Amino acid sequence: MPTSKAAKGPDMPALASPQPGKGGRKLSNFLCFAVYSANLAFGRAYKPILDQLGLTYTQYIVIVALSEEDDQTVGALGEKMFLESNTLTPILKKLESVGYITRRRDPADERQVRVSLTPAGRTLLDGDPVAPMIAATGLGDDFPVVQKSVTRLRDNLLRSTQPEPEKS
Amino acid sequence: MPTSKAAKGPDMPALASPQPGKGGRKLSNFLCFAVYSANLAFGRAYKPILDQLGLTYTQYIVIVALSEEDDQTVGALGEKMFLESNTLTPILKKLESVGYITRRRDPADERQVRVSLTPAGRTLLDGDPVAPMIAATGLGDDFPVVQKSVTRLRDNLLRSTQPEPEKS
DNA sequence: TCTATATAAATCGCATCCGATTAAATCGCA
DNA sequence: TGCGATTTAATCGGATGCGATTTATATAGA
Repeated sequence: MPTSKAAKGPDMPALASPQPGKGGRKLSNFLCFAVYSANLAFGRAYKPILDQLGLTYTQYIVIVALSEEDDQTVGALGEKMFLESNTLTPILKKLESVGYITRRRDPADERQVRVSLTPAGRTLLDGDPVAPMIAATGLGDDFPVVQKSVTRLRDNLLRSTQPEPEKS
Repeated sequence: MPTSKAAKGPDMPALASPQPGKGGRKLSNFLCFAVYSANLAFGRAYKPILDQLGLTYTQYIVIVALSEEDDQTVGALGEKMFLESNTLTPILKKLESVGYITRRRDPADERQVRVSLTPAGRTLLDGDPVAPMIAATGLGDDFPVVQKSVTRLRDNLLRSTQPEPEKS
């Protein structure tokens, strides 16, 4: 009886902003709060592991994103991570200063900066340091289901925010 | 076939930190990244609505938490929100300065600060300003299922981090 | 009573996020 | 060719999160 079968009975289903009727408007009924607090929880759960590597949670995610492909531009990396250069640039400079990545202007287009993992950066991931986190989620077989649901939620939210893909 | 039935076939299930075998270690397979990016997406989706109220995403969540009960201490509010006074105090001072909450030392224990919504703060919630967000999630009947799954995930992660509830 | 300890909030410094702006390079097009 | 528009990072300021410390108050034990 884990995550399957939407209930949707006549009795107070949990909504994005729960109940119009005052009573159900509790923090615990907000999906946004569930995601907000789950994100905090992930950061705290990762902390003991990442502290040993001298990395923050966000820095670790950047390194994973960089492991997929060499010589990504800041913009391309930002598209993967849903961030922009105002957030990424300071993080990338920090990771460069500790030797995990390289940053260089693209000679063919000096506007762009290309980022790659160094061997030291790649070595960080070899041990799969966050493998113990799988058990900590406690989701068991529901793991892939939740992963897909949250991803779908994210994509729907982003789509609702942006205007149109293109129009001309 | 929305969120039900965990696949768990022999072919690359999505894991917390995906595949030991290098190939599946993609950002898109990380549950932590799904939650991380969904949280960013929520903040962006709420922004147009909350901008009109002059509130940030976190400030709005604080107000919802305060609407449940008057005269909460900073510590009690922090337990609900999984935050501590180092984060809450500046936010509460800001909300006080714009007239949405009151802060006062408890006369019976001057160490504690008690926080309540003002009528203006309570009025903010009357229109249920984030109601349009329900549709933006695009989850339909899966909404309550996802809400519960993410909450369970959060609680499992927090439990795995903390030592024991008590011991003496 | 008097003091050591404990507790609650606040403060401080660092690392994100993000809107707005700036600087540099490239592109479009007459 | 030349210049304005566009694109890409970077910069700047405000608002979180959070570990570590500080301040003020309350409690406990000799």
